[in-house]
Amino acid sequence: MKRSLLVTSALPYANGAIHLGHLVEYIQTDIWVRFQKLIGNQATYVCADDTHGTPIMLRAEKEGITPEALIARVHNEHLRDFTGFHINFDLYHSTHSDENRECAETIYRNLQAAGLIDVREIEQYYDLEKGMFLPDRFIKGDCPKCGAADQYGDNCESCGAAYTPSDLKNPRSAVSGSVPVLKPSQHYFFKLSDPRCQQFLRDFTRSAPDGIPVLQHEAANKMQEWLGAAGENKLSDWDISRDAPYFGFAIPDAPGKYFYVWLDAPIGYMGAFKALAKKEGLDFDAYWKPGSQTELVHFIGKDILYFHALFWPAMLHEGGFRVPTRICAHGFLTVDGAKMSKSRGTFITAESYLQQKLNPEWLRYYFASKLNGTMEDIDLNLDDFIAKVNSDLVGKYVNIASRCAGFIRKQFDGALGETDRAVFDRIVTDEALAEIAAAFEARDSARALRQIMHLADEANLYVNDKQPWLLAKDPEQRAQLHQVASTALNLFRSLTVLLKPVLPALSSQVEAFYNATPLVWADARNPLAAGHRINDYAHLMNRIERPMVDSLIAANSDSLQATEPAKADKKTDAKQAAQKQVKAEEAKAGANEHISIDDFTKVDLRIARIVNAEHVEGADKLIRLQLDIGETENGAPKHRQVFAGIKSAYDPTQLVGRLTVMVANLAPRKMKFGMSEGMVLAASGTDDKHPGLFILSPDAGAQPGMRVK
RNA sequence: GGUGAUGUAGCUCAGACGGUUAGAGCGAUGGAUUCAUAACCCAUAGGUCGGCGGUUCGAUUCCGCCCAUCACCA
Repeated sequence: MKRSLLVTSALPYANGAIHLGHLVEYIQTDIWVRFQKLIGNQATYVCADDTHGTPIMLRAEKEGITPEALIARVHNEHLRDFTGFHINFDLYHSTHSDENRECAETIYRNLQAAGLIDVREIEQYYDLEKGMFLPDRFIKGDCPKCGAADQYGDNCESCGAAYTPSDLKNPRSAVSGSVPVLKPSQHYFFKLSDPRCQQFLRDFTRSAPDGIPVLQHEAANKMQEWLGAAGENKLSDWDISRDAPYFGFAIPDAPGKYFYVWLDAPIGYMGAFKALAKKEGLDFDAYWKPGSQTELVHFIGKDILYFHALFWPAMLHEGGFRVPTRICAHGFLTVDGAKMSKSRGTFITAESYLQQKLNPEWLRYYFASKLNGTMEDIDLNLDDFIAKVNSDLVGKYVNIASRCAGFIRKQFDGALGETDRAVFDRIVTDEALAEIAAAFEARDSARALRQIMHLADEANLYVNDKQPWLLAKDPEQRAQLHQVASTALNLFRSLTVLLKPVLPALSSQVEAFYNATPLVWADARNPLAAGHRINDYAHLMNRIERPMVDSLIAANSDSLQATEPAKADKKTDAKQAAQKQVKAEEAKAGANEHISIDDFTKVDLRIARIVNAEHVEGADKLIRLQLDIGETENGAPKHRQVFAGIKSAYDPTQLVGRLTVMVANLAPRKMKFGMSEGMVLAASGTDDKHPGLFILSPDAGAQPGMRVK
């Protein structure tokens, strides 16, 4: 029976670029949705930017624009990046929309009518200078337990203690730097402690619609931990209001109060669908009212499980709507076994990946080959990435078409012959297809791809056994040649069907090659008939070259990247930044004679091409250099101006064109003659016995912008 | 600190409800082949299945402790 599915990915915050970590989720969701559509289910995929909250408000202020202008710009950037990776949303909306406001207000009013909204006075830190209440993450001070300085208002990164901002010693506003004062305010609470909510959540988190648990096993255990045993009532009420000034939705009948961003963020799934429903004439209630036959499936990162498995279902249930059918959490992405790091260049943005001309389907394939439906973290191992994509996709899969297409075109004028059904049916079995489909359904694309590649091995083995290149030399074997090449090409076509959710763009190239209708799942078992004409084969995919990956890393290295302000009240980024800082400080304290590798990597050394060099009027020692380290601005090359004290040893005209090494992340310094944006390395003797200055030159092959380490 | 997850060949990962010689892909080495963007095919090497104890006739698989990594502690 045809299933109806409404699928979502978590809403990215509108305060920063999409990076490879985000893409794990969107690629995973997109593959799943494409798979569902491919097998004939009716699936709708919506998402939106998460646009509200203090960080957005402050960032817009800092940029001197309105929050609306900021989120409009970021929306475009996000959608551009997603589109670049073939993420096929039915609608990519915004939480700052009328539809979302309507949904949020409806849910709020229903909760209120059910007696689940409480108003209480609480005391919070207030920034007098700025005239605003401060979120926990915008207050810094000394840890009350261990005394570590510069800790956030909710917990200590040094000793791990959890506390409230009022426990902090020497509190400071991270916004203005002033000393905040405690000030009372009325706050609105969603009464999660109510027995109705507790009981509902206890049942919900253990439910299994259609026999499949709503949560993964590990996630359900986690919920158990948070919920406690029956009667334990571990959940406390959830503060859902924030005071003006705040960028968000005003709470009805509550002047000066706004919904906390985490309230209207998940409602954004609903708001986005509502907008789509309006546009396409869909029945909103059929999807969202209790008893809906549509499966509601959320893909999220494990860090926001709490919100999606507790707050969100409780809001829906008590607010008069259906609850999620399935919540699919994935782990985090590491790069080469470590957290993504700006200083290592592994904090890779989606934009840079595309700009560096890496093929998005390489990454889709690699992520798919790692994702297995659990909450385990996955690692992007760059060497493995190159090896796996090259050998699986180019060497194994594409190779089948590449090695057989020529025979059909040259010898048979592009017309396919008979397919050897015995061979075809032995390799592409119903059983194999069922297993692969089951793996995709369970979001275990790693298993699915292993099986698909096994079939690709068999197809290559078949070609190898039949040796069509020998058949081609014997006119009497012509029919046999035609059958072998046609069988192999039909096997390739079946493999393409199976890979289509992962490789949508490649699949449409293949569809064009076969000169036939778009592939659907059932085509995998139905080879094209003899006589069908195919088009000329154009090579389908190139290999990844190591330098491409190197330049990607270089393009994302810290100094060459505008730094993203931490997303402060959604704390992952800020936390990572804080941990990094702690580690850096530890390294500082422990090292006198030696520096740590982290210290060394702070120095960003780059190969630079001297594009211009000239004497500086009025300077005794300086030469003004224009250096190319591969940076661009608005698409045009951007050069660094550096004043180097090497006049005594070099004639500017001899320097132009040569390569050397510069410190790219030295703080720019204003000199009498202009800004100096870095430093060129040069050797010199420490005494008069060995006079002279010697700048460095790389060996042949080094390119401007390459990192030196 | 507490809780949970993970730790299997150089790399990335399967698997084992405890039972004869622990698997795959990639990589390495050797061979074969030349249709294919040196791809494909065959063969070989490489692992006391994180460490230490326990239960058992027998554990890498179960239990305990330890170590390492990761996450969560609203």
